[in-house]
Amino acid sequence: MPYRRTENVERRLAARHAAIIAAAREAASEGGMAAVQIAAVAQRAGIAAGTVYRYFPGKTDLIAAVLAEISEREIGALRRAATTAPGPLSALACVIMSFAARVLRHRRLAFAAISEPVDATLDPIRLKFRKLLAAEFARCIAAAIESGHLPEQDVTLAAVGVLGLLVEGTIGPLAPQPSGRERELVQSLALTALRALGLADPRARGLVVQTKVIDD
Amino acid sequence: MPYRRTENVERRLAARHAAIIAAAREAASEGGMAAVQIAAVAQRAGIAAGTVYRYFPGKTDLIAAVLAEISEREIGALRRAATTAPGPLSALACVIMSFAARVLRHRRLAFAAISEPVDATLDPIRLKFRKLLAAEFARCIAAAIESGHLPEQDVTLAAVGVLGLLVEGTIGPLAPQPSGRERELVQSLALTALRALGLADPRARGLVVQTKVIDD
DNA sequence: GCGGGTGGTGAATCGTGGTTCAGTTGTTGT
DNA sequence: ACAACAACTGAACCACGATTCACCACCCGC
Repeated sequence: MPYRRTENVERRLAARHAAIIAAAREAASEGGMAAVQIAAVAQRAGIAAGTVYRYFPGKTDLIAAVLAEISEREIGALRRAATTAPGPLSALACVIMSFAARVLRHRRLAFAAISEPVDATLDPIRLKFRKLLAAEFARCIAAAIESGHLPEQDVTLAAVGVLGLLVEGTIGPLAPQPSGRERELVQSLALTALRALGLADPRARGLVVQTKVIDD
Repeated sequence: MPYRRTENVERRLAARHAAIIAAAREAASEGGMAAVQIAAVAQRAGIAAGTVYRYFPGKTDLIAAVLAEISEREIGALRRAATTAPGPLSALACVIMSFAARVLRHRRLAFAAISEPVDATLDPIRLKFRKLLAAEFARCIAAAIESGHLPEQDVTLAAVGVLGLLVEGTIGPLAPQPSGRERELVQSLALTALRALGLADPRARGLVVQTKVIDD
């Protein structure tokens, strides 16, 4: 038995694995998905291009890992946001505003993760992420309907629509440029989103201004 | 003066120009932007790959031409839809529903034109198209606010949000699959969109069911 | 029908970026 | 210190698709 992975090596391998994912994420944050090139990621991680393939079978898997990481963090944040609120409607507002705020804080990365061009082999991966986001919205919407705060409606469709509204309004190509007015933007979008779900205008306005955004 | 473009030739050239654009559009309709490859388009148009370059300086210009054509047709249709309605609010509903219906009728092409992955050099072209669409929505929204049917709000942002809502709900990756229930889908989305703009739920429901969709 | 020129051709070229692999370096257990 | 093996390297390879260009075919005015 002339070789065995020692604890130390194990740690180094794990660290490198994480470093590669981090490098890929950083690349995406700076230059979008197009910048996530094996050579570039490897350089960023301080290793050779070939080494990446000792950790990931292919580029697709690397990006999947990046998305999985982001997905876990973001979904977790939204869940936490929902639980801090006192009631279903408040939770919904909180989730909507937190999502918008978080996307705005990391526009490029969010764009890369949610909207940006990728080749077809990645579509299922991104789809999964979007599904999770929509499901999170859907849960809150369903709860608000259940408790009588919103009118009956197709919950899934509503969630998808709200997702589209928020994404387009924050990182879509026509979204306002960064300007320090992010707070107002989040409020405007949340107001629109809540109204879209059937909340009356004045009620929605009140809810939006009093909601505390979770954006850690 | 041993050569001059005769009428006949002129016509043939124009026809071929149009044929290339049509071929590109068809390719996009069937396989998305990824299928718009010079070789494929040329074959579809019945010419050699090199010939495409006698009509367009490069692929970017070809796609720009395709988008310009689509843009003209679609914007025109929305304008016409708006004018058939009796009042500002009705016009808004009509534009929203017509847009959704038209997108649904040509999902793939719409996806290619509005959302699908393209390389960065095409972004400005697509941006122009989206801007035109949003501007069309914005006009109607502004008119409805002007006439007191909707509350004051950031018209541009609202238009962008509605665009996102409709696009996501029709051709987004989470949108319902084609199923013959397009009419209901259009109505649901329109209801949501109108509410998003501040119209009360019952009023929006009434408006949606009575609106005639223009989708020629 | 013929010279001068335009329109058309498609195989070859080029750029890009993911992937591979023979060789090198580093680590392990004795 | 050394044999055995894993990990790393980076240049070479490959696939893909846009673009070019030397050559062919055809149309014009005479």
